[in-house]
Amino acid sequence: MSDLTQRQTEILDFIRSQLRETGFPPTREDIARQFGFSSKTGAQDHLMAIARKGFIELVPGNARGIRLLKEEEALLSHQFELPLIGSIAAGTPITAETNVDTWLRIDPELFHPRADFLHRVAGHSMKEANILDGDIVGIHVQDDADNGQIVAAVMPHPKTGEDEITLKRYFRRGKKITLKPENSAPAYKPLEIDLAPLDGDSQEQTPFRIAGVYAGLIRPRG
Amino acid sequence: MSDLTQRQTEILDFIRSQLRETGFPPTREDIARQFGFSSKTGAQDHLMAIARKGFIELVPGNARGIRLLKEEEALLSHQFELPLIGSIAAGTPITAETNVDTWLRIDPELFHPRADFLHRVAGHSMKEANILDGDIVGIHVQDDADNGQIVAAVMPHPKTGEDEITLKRYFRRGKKITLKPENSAPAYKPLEIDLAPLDGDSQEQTPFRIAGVYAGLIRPRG
DNA sequence: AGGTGTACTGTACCAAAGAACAGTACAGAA
DNA sequence: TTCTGTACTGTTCTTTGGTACAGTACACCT
Repeated sequence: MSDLTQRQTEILDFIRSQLRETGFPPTREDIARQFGFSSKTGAQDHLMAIARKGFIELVPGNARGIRLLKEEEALLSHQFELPLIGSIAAGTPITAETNVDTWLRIDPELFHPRADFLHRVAGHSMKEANILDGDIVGIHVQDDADNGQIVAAVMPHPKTGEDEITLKRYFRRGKKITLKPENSAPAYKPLEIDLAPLDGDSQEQTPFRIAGVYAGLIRPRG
Repeated sequence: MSDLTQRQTEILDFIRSQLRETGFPPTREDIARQFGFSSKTGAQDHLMAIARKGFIELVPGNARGIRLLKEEEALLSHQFELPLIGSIAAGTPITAETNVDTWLRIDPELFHPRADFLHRVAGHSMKEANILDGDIVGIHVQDDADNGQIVAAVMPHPKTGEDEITLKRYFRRGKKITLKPENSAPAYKPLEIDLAPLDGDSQEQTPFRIAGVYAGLIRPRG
C-alpha cells in the first residue's frame, strides 16, 4: 500500500498529527525539530520525496504550504468504517475489496471484541440467539473459536457452490465439529462435520472455515 | 448562536473554505486580497475580533497560525456520531449537552428512520421484541407515535423521581394510553395512562412524554 | 458628549519560513 | 563499478507574513 519509507511515513504522520492538534501544517523547522535534525533541509528533502510519491502537495512560496492528498484512504474514509461483506469470490481473502458490498460508518471499537467486518444476516436460523433476519452482525476475524461461541462460517452454498457466510454456534469434540443453528423449528438442523477423513488432504477439500467470531450486531430498523 | 457580525462570519467562512481547498489557513494578506482590503491590518483586526469571541485561536509568531475552534458543532467531530443519553436532568431538552454520557461513532443515517440519539437499555422488559439488556437503541426524535410502535418514553423513576428513558410499546385509544413491556413474565405489567383528567392542566403534571420512536439497535458484544 | 466596537487605510519593521546550493554517508540495483 | 535514492548537515539568500503604531469614519449605547 504505502510506497513511503519508514522515515517518510513518520514524517507524514507528524504532519497529520500537527494538523489535528494545531489546525495548520508544520514548517520545515518544526519537522526538523521534531525529528532532531539540525538543519531544515533534511525536512525539506523528505517533503519533496513524499510529494513526489503523491502523498502531499507542496504549494511553492507559501508558508506551511503542505496539502495532504490521499486522505480519503488514510484517515477520513475507512478510519471509523467497516466493510459489509456479502458473498465471497473464489480464492479471495474475506475482506478483499471485491467482496466488499459497501462501507458503513461504524466505529469498529464499538464491538467487543473489535469488529473487522460486517455481514448482513439472511434468514431466521439464529432467531433464538436474538439475531434476526436483516440484522448486520459484526465479526472479529480469527480462525478458530471456543465451544459454544457463535462463529461466521464460510462454506459453499449447497446449490450454487459459491462461498458464503453463515452464522452458527460452534462446538468441537475431538475431530467432530457441530455447527448449530439457534432455531428449534424442525427445518433448522445442526451440521456435523468430521475432520478425520480430511487429515492429510489438501486444504481445498475442507468444506468450511471459520472467518471469525460474532462480536455483536446492528439492527438498522425499528 | 453566532455572536459574529456579518463581516466576521464571512471571514470565518473564508478561513474554513481555504482550509478545505488548500489544506492550510490563509494569511492576513490572503484575507485582505479576498475581500479587497488594501491593507492586511484590516484582516488582522477581524481575526483578533473573531478570536476574542472564541471562534478561532491565533497562534502568535506562527505563519497562518489560525486554529478553528467550535468546529465540533460545524463540521468535523459529530458529523457521523450520535450522543448516548442516560438520565435526563430536570427541565433540559433530551439531547442537551448535560444529558450526553458520550458520543459513539455511528452514522445516524444507518438507522431507519434516522437516529437522533442513542440509549442503553437496562433490564429485560423488551426481551420479546428482541431488545436485550445492554443493547444500545437508536431513537428518532418525534413527539408522538403510531399504535403498536416502540417508543422511548420519558418519565420520572418511581423511586428517585429523576426523569429517565424507558422503551415501551405504545397504544392509544381515545384518551387512554397503554405502554406495554414486551415480556410476558408476570413482573412486567403494562402501564395505563388516562389523559382525560389532565386536560387543561399544566404541562408539569403530565406523567410521561414521548422522546421518540425506536429506530433500531446496536448490540456491542458477541 | 464621550466611550466603545466595527471596519477599514497606510506605513514600517523584522522574525518566520521557503528555497537553493554544496556537501557527506550509506544501501541496493543495474 | 557506477548510478540512484534515502537520509541527513551546514550555509546563505529572499520572500512571506505577523505585528505594532497611527489614523479615519461611522454606528450605537449611556
